[in-house]
Amino acid sequence: MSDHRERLKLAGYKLTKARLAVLQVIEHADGHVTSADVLDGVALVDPAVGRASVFRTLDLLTRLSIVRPTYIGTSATPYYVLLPGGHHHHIICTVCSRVIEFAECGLENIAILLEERLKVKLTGHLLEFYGQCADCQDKIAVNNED
Amino acid sequence: MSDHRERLKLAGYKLTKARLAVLQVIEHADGHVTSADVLDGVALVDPAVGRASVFRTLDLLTRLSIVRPTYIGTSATPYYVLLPGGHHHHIICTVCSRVIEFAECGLENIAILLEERLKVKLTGHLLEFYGQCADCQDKIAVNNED
DNA sequence: ATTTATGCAAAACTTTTGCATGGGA
DNA sequence: TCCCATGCAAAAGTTTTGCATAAAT
Repeated sequence: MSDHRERLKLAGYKLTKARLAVLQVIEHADGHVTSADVLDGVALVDPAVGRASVFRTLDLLTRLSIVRPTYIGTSATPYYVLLPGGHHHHIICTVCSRVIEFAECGLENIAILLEERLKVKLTGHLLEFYGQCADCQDKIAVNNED
Repeated sequence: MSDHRERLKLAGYKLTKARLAVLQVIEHADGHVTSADVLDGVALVDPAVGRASVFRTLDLLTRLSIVRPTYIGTSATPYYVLLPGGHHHHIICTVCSRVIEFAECGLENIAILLEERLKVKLTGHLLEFYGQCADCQDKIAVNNED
C-alpha cells in the first residue's frame, strides 16, 4: 500500500498533495480505472488538485511501473491497471469487454532468461489474453440456434 | 499476409477500399504504428479514404485480435502492434521507450490451462515487459560516477 | 533556501457521431 | 438489389503547455 509512497520518495520525487490524492484513488479502486475515473476521484478526495497534475502523476506512476495504461473495450480512453509486485495478468473479453484477472503466469523464469540474454533489467510486466468469456460463448451459441 | 483479408471476409466483413488501405499500411510497417502513422500512410495509399474509416477499421482489427493498441513511451497516443499468429511479445524500455521484441513466451500451456479452468475461448495475447535496456543502464551507471 | 511541482485556463490534438451516399457481395 | 460501410465536417472529449506561484525537503 503505502510502499508506493516509499518508492516515489526513494526515486527522488516529492510526496505532494496531488500525488497522494492520485495514489489514494488508484489504490482504492478495483484495479482498473480510466483517467476520467481518477480525475473524478481526485476531485472528491482533494478538490484543490488540478487536472494537469493528475495526468502528470499518471505518467510518473507509469514510468515507475507502479501502474500501466492499457486498452479495454472501445479504444477510446486508456485504463490504468495497478501492477502490484510489478505485474498483472488478465483476460479481456473481446465481446463484452469484461476483465477476468488471474494470478499466475510463470513468467519469472522467462524474465530471468531475458535479462541474461538481452542484458536488460526488468521491473514489471503485463500479460493480456484476448478472447471470449463463458457467457459470451453461450450467447453466441444460442444465437446460432435459430 | 493476405490471410488478414480472408479473416475479414470469413467474419462477414466487406473488403472495402478503406479496410484494404489500412491493412496495407499496417502490414508494411515495422510492427508498431500510431494512429497518426496509419492516417498518414492511408492518405498516401488512397487519399479518398476518410479519417473516420481509419479509426473504424482499427477498432475492427482490434476486435478481431489482428492488431492490439498499446502504450509506448509517453501516454499520448496508442501504438497498434500486429499480433501475427495471435500474439506478440516485447520489452519496453521505460527510459528511452525503445521496443525490443522477442519470439518466445511459452504461454501456450497457460492459455490451454486458462481455457479449461475459466471456460474462456482465447484468440490471442500480448506480453509486455517493462524495464531498462542495456544502453540506458550504462548511461545511468556513467551518470552515477560523478 | 532551493528546487521541484502545482494550478489555472487556453490551446492542441485525437476520436467519435450523424446522415446522406456509394459500393461490395 | 440490399445492406453494410463510407466520407464529410462538425462536435465531443482528452491531454498538454506555459508560466507565475506554492510547497516539499
